[in-house]
Amino acid sequence: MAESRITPRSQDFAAWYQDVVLEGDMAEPAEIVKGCMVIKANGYAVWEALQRAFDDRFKAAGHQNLYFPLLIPQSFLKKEAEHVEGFSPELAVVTIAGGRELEEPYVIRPTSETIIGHFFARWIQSWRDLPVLINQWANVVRWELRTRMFLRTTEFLWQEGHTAHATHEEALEEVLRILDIYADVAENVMAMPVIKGSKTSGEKFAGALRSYSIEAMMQNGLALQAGTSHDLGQNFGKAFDVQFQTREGTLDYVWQTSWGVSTRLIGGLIMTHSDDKGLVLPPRVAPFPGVIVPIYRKDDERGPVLETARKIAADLKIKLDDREGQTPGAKFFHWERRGVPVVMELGPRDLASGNIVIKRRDSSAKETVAQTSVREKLESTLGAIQKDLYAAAKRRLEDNCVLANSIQEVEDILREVTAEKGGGKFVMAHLKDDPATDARLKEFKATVRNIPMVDNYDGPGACVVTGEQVPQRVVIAKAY
RNA sequence: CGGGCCGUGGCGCAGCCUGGCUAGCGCGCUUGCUUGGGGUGCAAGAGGUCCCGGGUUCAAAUCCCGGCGGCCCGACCA
Repeated sequence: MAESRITPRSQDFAAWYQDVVLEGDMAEPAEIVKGCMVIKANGYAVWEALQRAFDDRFKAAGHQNLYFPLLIPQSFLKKEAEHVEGFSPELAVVTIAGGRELEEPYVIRPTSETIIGHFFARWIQSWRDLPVLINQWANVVRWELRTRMFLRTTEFLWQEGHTAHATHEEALEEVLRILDIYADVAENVMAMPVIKGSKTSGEKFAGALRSYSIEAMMQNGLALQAGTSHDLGQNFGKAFDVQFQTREGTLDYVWQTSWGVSTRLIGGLIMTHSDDKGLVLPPRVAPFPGVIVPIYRKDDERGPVLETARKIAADLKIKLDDREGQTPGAKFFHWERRGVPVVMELGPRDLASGNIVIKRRDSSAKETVAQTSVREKLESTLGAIQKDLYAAAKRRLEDNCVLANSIQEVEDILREVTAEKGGGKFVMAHLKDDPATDARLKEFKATVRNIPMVDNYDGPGACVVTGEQVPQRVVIAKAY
């Protein structure tokens, strides 16, 4: 009767995304606070799953969590020239507090390099104090002009790791270690394949020596920067006077890194796996793996069905939808929209046969299995869903990476992409890291996403714009 | 921040251009019966600051001005 309120992807990808977020009960616009959203329980549970995955890995790599203030003295931002220039347009500033104008305004943190730099200076005196490996889970505010739920909101949740090292080599190792963790979680937990690489100088973090990213491809072929890891060099060390005494007794500035992933990942997750029926969640990030929908028609069926369903649900640690007054059909649609990986049906027929029906969210495949083997079946099905979702996304990524050997080819491909028909591509071409080449791509609303760490192609070649030799092909794409 | 579209019970909309009965419709919600393996049917109900603030008018959801918020495009950015 009531049709799905989800716009098909083929009709309008942006509307589809919005519909999936809303119908999946992931989040909704805050409405009274511009550019902000309410992350609803179904969405927050996904965030918690991601937090656990990252946090476990950070801790295993020796990092500790702590917490810095939300408010940062405005002067701190100004200490690193590039940093302030990069962030000033998007700062929210507190000028009045306690009913009085502040002598020095505070900015609401857009990121915490500066305030952490200040404390690093207090905490670090000797090479023996290094490395410092810390992380904080926090909210940040960036006054964005255009917002989209999860992908870009004024306030968002993230983790920001900050480390200080005695040598550049060690810092760089850290940057890449974190990039590996990001890729690991993206691929093995979120089932979202990514390309690890370094950003071009034009795309790097404000204040960094060099930035690295993982880039994912959404179903419409647009790129999404899903995580970044920065080699800050000694820039912040110098700006905040973070010096330490070396083994040799000399003074040196620390080498710092910073890295972060945000709730944006959830947007990426949605645009990687979901379909026209709604949200699709990989089992490893789903709030719960499955739900049982009991089916009965007569009162004398209801009791036994519910009893068995309850037992199985408790046994498997999955949910039982025992709401009265909702038909099974309505319940199926409900859980489908919310992306629950498997839905099980249990009715009188199953009770008689000792079976249970198990249905996959991703493929819609339905299977009847003996109740005695449902545990194994659930486990193997969840494993298969996780694996198949990754494989499908991986195939899409590979199929939509195309080679271009001249600027003409690059532009021809990008022109099609800008047609907004969801046929986005990652264009792999030799291109020099240069403002001039950036400008050339900008005409097509494309950017260099990154320079892959692993070159899957043909090594060095001539830049399609300047003709100069460059070491490898880069990823060029339109991006969120 | 510029351009476009939009804001009416919980949700989706009609009404607005051309001001005027009691602001309608579908879904949802409540109650009862019914139904139940992919959105069951029938009946009776509840539910409204028409985004906010001004203005014009005898009279404003409707016209005018100013805000706020959302979506899309653009410029800027995780």
